[in-house]
Amino acid sequence: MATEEKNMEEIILQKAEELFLEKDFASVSTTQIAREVGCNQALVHYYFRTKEKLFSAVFESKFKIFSESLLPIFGKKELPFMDRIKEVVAGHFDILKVHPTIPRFILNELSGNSQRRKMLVEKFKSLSQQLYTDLQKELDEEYAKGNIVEMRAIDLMLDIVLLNVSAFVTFPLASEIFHHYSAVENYLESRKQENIKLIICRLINRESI
Amino acid sequence: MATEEKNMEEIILQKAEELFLEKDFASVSTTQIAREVGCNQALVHYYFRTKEKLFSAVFESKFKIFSESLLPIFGKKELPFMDRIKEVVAGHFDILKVHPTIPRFILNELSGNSQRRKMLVEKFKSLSQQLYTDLQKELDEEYAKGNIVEMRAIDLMLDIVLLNVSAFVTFPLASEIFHHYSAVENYLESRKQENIKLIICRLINRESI
DNA sequence: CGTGAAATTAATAGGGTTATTAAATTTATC
DNA sequence: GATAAATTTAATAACCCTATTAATTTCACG
Repeated sequence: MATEEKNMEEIILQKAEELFLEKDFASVSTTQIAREVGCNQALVHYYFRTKEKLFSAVFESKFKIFSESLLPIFGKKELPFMDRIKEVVAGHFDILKVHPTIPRFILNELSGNSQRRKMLVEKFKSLSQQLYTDLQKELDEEYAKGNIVEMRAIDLMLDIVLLNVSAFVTFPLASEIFHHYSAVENYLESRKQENIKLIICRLINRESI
Repeated sequence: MATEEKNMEEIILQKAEELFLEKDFASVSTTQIAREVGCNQALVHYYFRTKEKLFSAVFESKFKIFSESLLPIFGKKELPFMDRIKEVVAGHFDILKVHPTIPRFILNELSGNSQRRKMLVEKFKSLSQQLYTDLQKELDEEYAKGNIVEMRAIDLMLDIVLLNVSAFVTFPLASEIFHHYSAVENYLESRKQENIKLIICRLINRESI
């Protein structure tokens, strides 16, 4: 078998990813991982020592992907601002689309009071601060030019991230709910377009509210 | 002690709510519940037979609250449409504010493949269908009057729910992240206003995108 | 082909979990 | 105050889980 040829360490890690992303830390046992991989349970500990360390390995890699999904918010400065915003929302959405289960996985991990949570908060903090200053400067410039309404960068960042993330977090539910009377496979595409519209409208609306 | 006077069944249920909302099904044991309540572990089973049934009791009550938070989307027909929309978004948000941990709790439960999940999907389905028809009619009327852009009711419903829910799901993280360099206690109020703006702008924007 | 290192397994200690049962205690009622 | 019902507890069966240890197998290489 092809899989038998591969590195056992990797096979175990892959299965762990699969299971941890599906359930959560407490609901997945090293016994189950071993069983599904078809190896002895002690082997899981041989390679990763503890369940905690194994989970961390999974988490780190997934968190990295998620963080990187936020970076497009920098954008390439050549395009006009509004086009870049569209690209940013769409780009962020598309990255999540490749890893649709990651948002919920990370969100789950924020519940507990783990040490991991603290690390996570720190990482998000530095990430958002990185993005914040540049974006606010641009927003102010565009506002001065009369292209957009006045807006805090933090709100815009949150709008984009929360809207996009929520599409994926609710995806399993939403696709089943709408499956009944409407298109399923279009859910994600439809949300992507809707999110873009929401953000753009928010930025350009001139009427008082 | 006052608590000792109360119905043990209720005390246990309350503690179970507290713990299940904080962690998740697998991370909370009937042993722990009993320990924190200060009673014998068998008593938990005496009243609720199984952990599953106890969890279900908690879940049902929390899900009911969440469902009801969606009902204001009906709105009172006296007010002008746009005012009602504002009220709907704010009203939904305010209900969630009273139970800020419920959204994440319910979302968590959507991960697994429980029987509960199926029930949940069914409930959401009928709920959204109830709301859908009326709302779409109104949207069409308002569009005909030139008050708003053309919009699918399903998109509007999702926009409102996803935006509001995501404020609470990310609250524990967000409040820590922004705590550092900005106001904390305002996070929720700020998100509420932002969500209202997003929805209103989306509805009234006249410029092509 | 033999030897030592790496990979894998069997066995198990030590703990925690759910759920049940029988016994003890409290409470209500006559 | 006695008795039956309801509540609460102690004890325990039967599991599953993590992590370790020692033994076994596989593998590479001189």
